[in-house]
Amino acid sequence: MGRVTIQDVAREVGVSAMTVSRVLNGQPGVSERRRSQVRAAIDELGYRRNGLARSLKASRSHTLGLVVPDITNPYFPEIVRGAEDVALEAGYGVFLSNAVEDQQREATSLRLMEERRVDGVIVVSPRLPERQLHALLRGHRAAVVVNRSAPPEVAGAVRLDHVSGVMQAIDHLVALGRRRFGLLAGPDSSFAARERLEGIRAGLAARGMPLAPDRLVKTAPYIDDGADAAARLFEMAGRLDALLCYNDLVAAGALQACASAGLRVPQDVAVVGFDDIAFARMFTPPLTTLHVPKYDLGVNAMRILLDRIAGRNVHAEVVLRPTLVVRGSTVAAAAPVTIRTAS
Amino acid sequence: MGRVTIQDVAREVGVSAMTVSRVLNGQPGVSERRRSQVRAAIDELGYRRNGLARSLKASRSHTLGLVVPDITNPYFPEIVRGAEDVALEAGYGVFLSNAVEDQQREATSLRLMEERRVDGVIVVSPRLPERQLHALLRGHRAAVVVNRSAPPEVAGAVRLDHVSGVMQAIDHLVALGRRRFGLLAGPDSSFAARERLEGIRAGLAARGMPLAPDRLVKTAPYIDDGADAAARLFEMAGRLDALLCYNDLVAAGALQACASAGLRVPQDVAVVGFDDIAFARMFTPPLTTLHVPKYDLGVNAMRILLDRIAGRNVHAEVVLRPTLVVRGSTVAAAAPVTIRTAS
DNA sequence: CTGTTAGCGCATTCAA
DNA sequence: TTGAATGCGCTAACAG
Repeated sequence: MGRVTIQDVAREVGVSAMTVSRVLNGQPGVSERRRSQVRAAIDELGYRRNGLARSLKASRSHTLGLVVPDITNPYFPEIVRGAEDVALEAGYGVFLSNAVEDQQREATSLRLMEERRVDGVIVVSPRLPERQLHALLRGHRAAVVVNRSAPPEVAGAVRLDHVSGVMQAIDHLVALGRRRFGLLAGPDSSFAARERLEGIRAGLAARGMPLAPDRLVKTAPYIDDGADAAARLFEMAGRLDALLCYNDLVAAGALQACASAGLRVPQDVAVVGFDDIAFARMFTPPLTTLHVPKYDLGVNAMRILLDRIAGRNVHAEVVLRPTLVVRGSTVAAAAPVTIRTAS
Repeated sequence: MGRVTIQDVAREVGVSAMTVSRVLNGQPGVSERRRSQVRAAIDELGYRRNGLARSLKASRSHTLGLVVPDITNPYFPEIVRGAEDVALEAGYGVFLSNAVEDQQREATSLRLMEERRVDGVIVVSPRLPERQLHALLRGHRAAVVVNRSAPPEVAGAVRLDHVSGVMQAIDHLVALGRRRFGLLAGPDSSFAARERLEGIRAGLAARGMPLAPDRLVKTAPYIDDGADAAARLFEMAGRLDALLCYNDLVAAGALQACASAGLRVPQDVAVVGFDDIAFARMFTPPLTTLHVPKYDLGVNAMRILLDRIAGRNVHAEVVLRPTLVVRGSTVAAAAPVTIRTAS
């Protein structure tokens, strides 16, 4: 439309478009006098370069895609922030897309980003089945998945050691004398949910307390669903003295359900979450949970992505460790303490 | 690069690029036989159209920009979601950018988006000074600001009636017999913070209790800063029986500070927040706060933006009303109640 | 029904 | 030190 182009600037100064282009890109081969003339014209006309044209020409958009399942889940914004900080520093813009826990929308986002010719994508906690996800990722110049693993030729991966995480939780609860475990597991579409579930199953079995089927309820990763699920679990399982929750949102719901059921936390039942979202310490009681280095997850993912874009396919996979943070939902009146395990 | 182009598809089928283009865009003038041949070739070659080229040609990118000050502040993701839902439905992609409460980064985002040739931008709670913001917005084909007003020729606006909001809070507290008000105000860079501060000043004065300077502390909009600010306020102001907080994060900090100072909430001091983030009801005690229709803010902003892009510059400005939600931080042991004011 | 021409705005290549 | 030609991939506008 009426937008100022490089041509307009060139005409204004009385040079060719090439000269303007060279000035814009700080290339040599232009006299200082011309350079400042051109700069003046650029300011005066309010010229702003057309990224579409540049990208088309260069087949590089300097734009990255970032897909998260739910931006209103406080777990994800911190990951986004880590990734963005690295990207911006490297001169990339980030296209964030919110899949709203919907596989369709996740797929659409990935396709749209391919059409927009992003230079690479990061998919956080993908909900799509493996086959479909990989097909979509193959369309991209470079890709990284967070909270899932992937074949190195398809995507880099940044994951959590869920098994180590849940074992910390289990051992903490066992040390407190808890024996009757209940589990609020996440949705099957979540890789993390499946890993945590299996980790807990294995961990409890290893401690001689295999998980009975009536001690397990699956739930969507939201507060209210967590509350409903907890209520159902109490009904099914009878008296429990420890509750492992898929994530902190579910744990928040569980705390509400405990209050409604007249159960004291932690005296009657100890509750453990996963993620350590910023608000976990504001819960009543403050939530014992597995701290996940969310920002680092994002930072690592973006570093790997940039490496892959640059053709350096090192770091096929990075695994980060969650760390148990003990608060009032497992230990009454405890001053907050962080238990560090040797890494 | 090795990417499949429309030409490749055309060659494969043995037709011209135009025919492929017509099929891609569902245009008439292609026989059914050709159409299916082309479709087959598209699938087979894994062709994906190049949005950069399309946008360049059309000078329309079908991409929108959305700038928020801090994606980790739970106030914003819901706005984003409202805006995204509307945009996606209209076939637009959204470029989300996180300014991290930094004016520089806000400006950079806006400039970057202009270079990427988004069709329009929404800036939520802009931190930039008016003059600079407007200059940046003028570069865009269409713009909408949320939580600030703007001249209609520069941008549409979706705002909150902060004055009505704070008056509801003040009257609620006065009705409870509170008289010694303290105020944790937000940063001056925030338009909302300034409006809320002025509204509270005026409202308290109107109730015969003008705000003394030692009853006011300004703070950054984070939990920890809120806690520090509250501690400082208690020191400065001595005994208070009501605390008005810039937003729910600050209120969360204030609740912590009250606990540390041995003040009972609400018996000793009543605390009111602003925003009604999802976690406000999980605080201890649950937070009385002004509910802001965040999702609607986003929906309205995006609708207006799409209107403006389409050249329909109706709705210069939409003003939404916050609604007081009374919880345990002002009324002990109250069942949650929503007070609706006539709209 | 199908194809050719041309140009969106920019930058690489080559020439002057 | 500067400029002209050319094409990135796509699609209006116009032939045929």
